Amino acid sequence: MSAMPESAGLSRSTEDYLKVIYELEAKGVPAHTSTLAAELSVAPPSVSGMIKRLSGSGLLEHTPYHGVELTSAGRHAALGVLRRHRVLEAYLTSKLGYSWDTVHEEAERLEHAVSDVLIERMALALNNPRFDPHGAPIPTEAGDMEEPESMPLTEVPVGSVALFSMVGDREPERLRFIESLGLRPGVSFTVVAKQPFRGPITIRIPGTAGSSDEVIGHELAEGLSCTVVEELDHA
Amino acid sequence: MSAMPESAGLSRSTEDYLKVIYELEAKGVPAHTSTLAAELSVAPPSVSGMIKRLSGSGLLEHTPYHGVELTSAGRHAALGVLRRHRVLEAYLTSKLGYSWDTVHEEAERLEHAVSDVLIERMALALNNPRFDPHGAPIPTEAGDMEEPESMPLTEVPVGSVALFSMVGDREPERLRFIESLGLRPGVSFTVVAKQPFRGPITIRIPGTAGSSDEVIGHELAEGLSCTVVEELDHA
DNA sequence: TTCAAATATTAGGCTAGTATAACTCTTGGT
DNA sequence: ACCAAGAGTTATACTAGCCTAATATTTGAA
Repeated sequence: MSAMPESAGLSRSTEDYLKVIYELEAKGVPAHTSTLAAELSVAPPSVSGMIKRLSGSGLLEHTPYHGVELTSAGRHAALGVLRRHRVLEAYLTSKLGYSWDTVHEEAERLEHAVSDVLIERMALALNNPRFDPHGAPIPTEAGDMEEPESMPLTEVPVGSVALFSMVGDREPERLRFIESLGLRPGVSFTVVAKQPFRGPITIRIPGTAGSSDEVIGHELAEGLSCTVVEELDHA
Repeated sequence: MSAMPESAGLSRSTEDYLKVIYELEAKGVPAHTSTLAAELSVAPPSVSGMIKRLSGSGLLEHTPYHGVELTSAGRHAALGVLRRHRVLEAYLTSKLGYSWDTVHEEAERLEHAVSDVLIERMALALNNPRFDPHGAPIPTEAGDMEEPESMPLTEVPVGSVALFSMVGDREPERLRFIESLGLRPGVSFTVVAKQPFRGPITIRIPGTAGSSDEVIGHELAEGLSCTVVEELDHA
């Protein structure tokens, strides 16, 4: 680990691959060639080629015909990209008027161009935020990431009180709809009902003027991470 | 001009070439292959190749064995890059604590990644600044640039009062030295003496506690743009 | 006015990253 | 236990950009 040049100056493409692989691993999804190809919008052979280069650089481990796994160097680099992305999202949202549904795209391009110095200054200007506007945890400068223990809304038991903690940042349409329901990271709610057979879920969000009930489709609910605050009340 | 796709999505390299060509033209220096090669730190044949691509895209006019000239499309693109660069320098300096000698490098990378939306938000946050931290004029969103009438310090007559208006942004060392003399864009001074044979120039800078005289070498003085405020006083 | 030095271009090669077409490995259903 | 469908890889090719070496053009000085 001593002769490692640290900031190897990774290309934009390389950083994108590492970030996507990291995110898949974090979700427990194995990083197969076709998955990566779909995620990155490139053809599978392009992925095979890149995998060869990346494993040649020691950023990942490749078992041919099975998936890839990040090495610790690869994970470190991926966390760096993720920190840059999320600090950017936080900064652009709080200082430059971006909304949470449009900020992803801007951060996506800037994450490959900003220096670490700039990221630290942005983080400092925000008092070192721990979460981005979508509720995703921001890795520390050292490369630690506290993955909060959360579950999809679909798995929160009826009767529980939970906090809406996180949502993917890639689909503006979806984000705008979620926001229209009154959901933003940090909002708490009670699960009122869950229909079986992948049916909709009803939640109650307490507001200033009484509380409102919202009905959420199963598929959408699968993408909403929640942290349970209060177990099922034994009425 | 109607079927022009406007934002053609130029590559980083392309934008760098256009920017450098624009700057050379603005200085009245013909954009020859070897000049571009030196300016961009690439080999002359690389420039020939790029010139072929760029003139193929209608961004510049090439007269083989003589230089190139920007077309209006090329000039427009170059002014866009320049606006992004200078707004970034202004923003990073005033909002994120960058000093004028280090901000260039960061802006150099970001100028190729920021969207126009972000640039306009930064400009708005600064109340639409007209000059960057080095005194260079910022092109407007429409692509107009007011080149202030200025001359190198070496040409300001002895006895005149002038404003220090602008300096190149590429050399941190040089910028730190200039700053140590008390010179920043907007500072006014009187030319006290000029030695012949490319000798040093003495200027007097009024300060809070009396004024100080500074002696500046000819070569450095050639790079300092000044605006004469008060003609030679006929003592 | 001519020719050597300086400058520009072409020729040919390299890497990164992309693609398609063809071939190979793995795996699940019977 | 097999074998076809699906997934992965190799073969091949393209573009952008960069390089060095060789060639061509221009120009200035004798």
